[in-house]
Amino acid sequence: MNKNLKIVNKLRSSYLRPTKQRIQIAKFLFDREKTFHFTVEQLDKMINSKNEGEKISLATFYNTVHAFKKAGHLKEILTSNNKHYFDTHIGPHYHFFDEKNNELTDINPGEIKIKNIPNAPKGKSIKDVDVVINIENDSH
Amino acid sequence: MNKNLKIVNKLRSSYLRPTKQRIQIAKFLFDREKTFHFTVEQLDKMINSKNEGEKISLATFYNTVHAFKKAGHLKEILTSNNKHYFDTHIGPHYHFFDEKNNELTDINPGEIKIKNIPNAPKGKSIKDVDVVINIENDSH
DNA sequence: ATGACTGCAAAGAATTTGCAGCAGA
DNA sequence: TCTGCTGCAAATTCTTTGCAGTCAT
Repeated sequence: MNKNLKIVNKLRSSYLRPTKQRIQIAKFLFDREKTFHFTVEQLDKMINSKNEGEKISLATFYNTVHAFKKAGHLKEILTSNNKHYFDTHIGPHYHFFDEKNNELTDINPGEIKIKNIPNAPKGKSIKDVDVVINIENDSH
Repeated sequence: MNKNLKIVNKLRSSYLRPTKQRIQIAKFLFDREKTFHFTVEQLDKMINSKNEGEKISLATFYNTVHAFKKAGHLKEILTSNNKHYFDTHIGPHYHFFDEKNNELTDINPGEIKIKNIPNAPKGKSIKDVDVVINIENDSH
């Protein structure tokens, strides 16, 4: 099956053995059109609620998500509700975070521009720029 | 004593009773020239290592720091080492985070400019913009 | 066959909570 | 006096770890 082959290759190219669990998780995460934001706990529930017999253990979700992150397939985002979200969109981009619904949304890359990023201190260089715009309901 | 009076008034104006513990913590935090970044654990160690007999309990540090944050005297910053830092500088400003030393540094407000902050989604408005620039050692 | 991976349960880290006693108003 | 605050320990939440058994190569 073509879909599986792509996933398996993605895993292989990251030196991750294509186990049953990883394939299921990777298909769930990467075989979709739109960006997907999730926490490990949410992922566990979403995938395991569909699984009839065999559930994937929570530890495996943690292992796998971190392996995917290390391999560059996921990006981590910290939010003010103190949860760790992961994002299947790995290019540089920023986020809205709605504290009311605990909802992350991508900001269209063209929509925001950071000017004059200052130089890093001596001996250091910039690795990454995280921007989260916290939003709330109007009329509050 | 004048210094205490200022602190006591700061507490009172936030509807926080000026208890011995809060006064000590507030003096430590707010009676200084430069911005100060800290975690609750660090604060606990820094203050209690100076205290001879009476130690302030960790729960009180959590309570107090959160009360100060709610009152607008502290700002919280999330970093990629997954720690919660607090900042005595409450105006809008951004940070460098050095993952090597777990060190936060303020970015001079003039040094960075975010252009074209996009509109918040319908019915929402922007509450706050968090920017953390992660830095690493050169030549890595 | 041999490493790597999974699942479980236990351990760990960070933070919160419940409540009795204490202290500020 | 009367709430609010503190301190302690237990509880919670989120995440990691150890290890025996299993699976990919």
